[in-house]
Amino acid sequence: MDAEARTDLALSRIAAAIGEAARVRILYCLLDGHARTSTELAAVAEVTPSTASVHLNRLRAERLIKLSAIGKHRYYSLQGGEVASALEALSVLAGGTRHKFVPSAPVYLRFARTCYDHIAGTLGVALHDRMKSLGWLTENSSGHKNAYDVSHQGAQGLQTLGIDLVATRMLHRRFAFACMDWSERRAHLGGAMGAAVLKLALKRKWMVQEVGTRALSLTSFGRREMHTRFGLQLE
Amino acid sequence: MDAEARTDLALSRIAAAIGEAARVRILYCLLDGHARTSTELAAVAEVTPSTASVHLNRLRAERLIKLSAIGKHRYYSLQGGEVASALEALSVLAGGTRHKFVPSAPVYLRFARTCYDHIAGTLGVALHDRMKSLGWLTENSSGHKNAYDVSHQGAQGLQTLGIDLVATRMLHRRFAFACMDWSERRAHLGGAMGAAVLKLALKRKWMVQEVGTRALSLTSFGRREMHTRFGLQLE
DNA sequence: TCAACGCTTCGTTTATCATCAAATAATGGA
DNA sequence: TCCATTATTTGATGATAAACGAAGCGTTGA
Repeated sequence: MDAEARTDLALSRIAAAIGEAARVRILYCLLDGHARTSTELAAVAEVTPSTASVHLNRLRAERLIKLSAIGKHRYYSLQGGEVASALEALSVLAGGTRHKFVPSAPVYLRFARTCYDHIAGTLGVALHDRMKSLGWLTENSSGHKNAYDVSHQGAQGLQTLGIDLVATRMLHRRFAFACMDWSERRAHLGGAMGAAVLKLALKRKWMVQEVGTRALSLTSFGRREMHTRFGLQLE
Repeated sequence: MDAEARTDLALSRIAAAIGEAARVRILYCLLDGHARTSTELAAVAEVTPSTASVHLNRLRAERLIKLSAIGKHRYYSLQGGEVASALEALSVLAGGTRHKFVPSAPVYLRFARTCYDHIAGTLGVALHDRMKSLGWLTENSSGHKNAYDVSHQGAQGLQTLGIDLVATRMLHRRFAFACMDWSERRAHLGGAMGAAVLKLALKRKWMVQEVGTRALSLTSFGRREMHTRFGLQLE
């Protein structure tokens, strides 16, 4: 088989991989650059998780998406900008109104949202970075990757905020670790510590949780507290 | 069904229409902007004419190609530049070496080639235009569309060249008409007159026919003759 | 260690599609 | 008018693929 015939085949296989409604929904959903789990994508594609899994495998086989983190959650995201370009070119042909999608990241989710039981988004990343630069969090040497310890200095600061560090340590779960934030592509604070911080923030009304979504809204009081307590100048 | 869902479906159908090897070969072949008949495209796609017909219908249904002239021959061509763009974007993903195809019209066929038994290509169009502007060819009023008559002036000129106009007229076929040249998108001279001109050109060694192809090569003698007899300054 | 959860793989059913040969339609020329 | 050329439609067949439920695998947290 010569080079041209191989290109024909490759192109036809790629186009065929795109050429299915559920997979188009998946790809469109990933166009904002965020990574998502297969369950999320199954819901978006309106198919069962098993079917979605097959679709995701096929898209991956054609190098349209990539699998980003192996662990409890597996995150799928677009392979690269060329994929977005191709989708855009095709959507012009489709005559749809969707060809302005590149920066369509939902802003309300981008700033602050829950990641299970802790804070993700721009705010989550900012808090995490601040705690590290203050020296509150230090790399854990016990072998667990991405795990953190809280320094003496950090313990004082957290105590001052009103977090019961002893009780937090006693929970039977990972204490503190760098939880990858795929929308920011940077880490935020996860684990029992992260949960404690969110719990505190909600209790103190620094932020409120929108019903039915993962979105978090920073209150104006919370904004001031972020500034005075962490030196964070937000927005 | 909302607008987004409709776009999803349309896009998936379009991608699926591209997503088949034979159809990719057809589309690639049409990328040079030329229009081709279904038989030509069947050969390119390496399928039987009936299969090609199905493929062409599908591509047409998705508005990727268009059908250009209804008559004995039906010419298929790309619908527009957006289609070429989409194919290019996809071919980047395919990693092929083919993404420099836009101006890939085969030059040797573009300049001069046979169209059945007369001259097509740039040269054919130039000759046709010259004969019209010299007043040799006039529009035929008998109702046959695109048909030409030869003027008294034209008869003299052709006689001088060595064409037996009487014999040409007696052939039982269309005498002279504007034959659409889909590579130039302009007309050249077809019919018995067109055949007579090619026959003469070959006899006088103004041009030679490449074996096994439709390509015609203008000899240097032919080039001079085009200049002295028709005032055509070629290349 | 076990239980829960998220995700994938397997097996089956159903539907779509690619292909060709044969039949049909349309056109131009004799 | 009829014939030759060209193109499309139809019908049969085999292959591919989409969908789901059930079962399996691996990680996390109790």
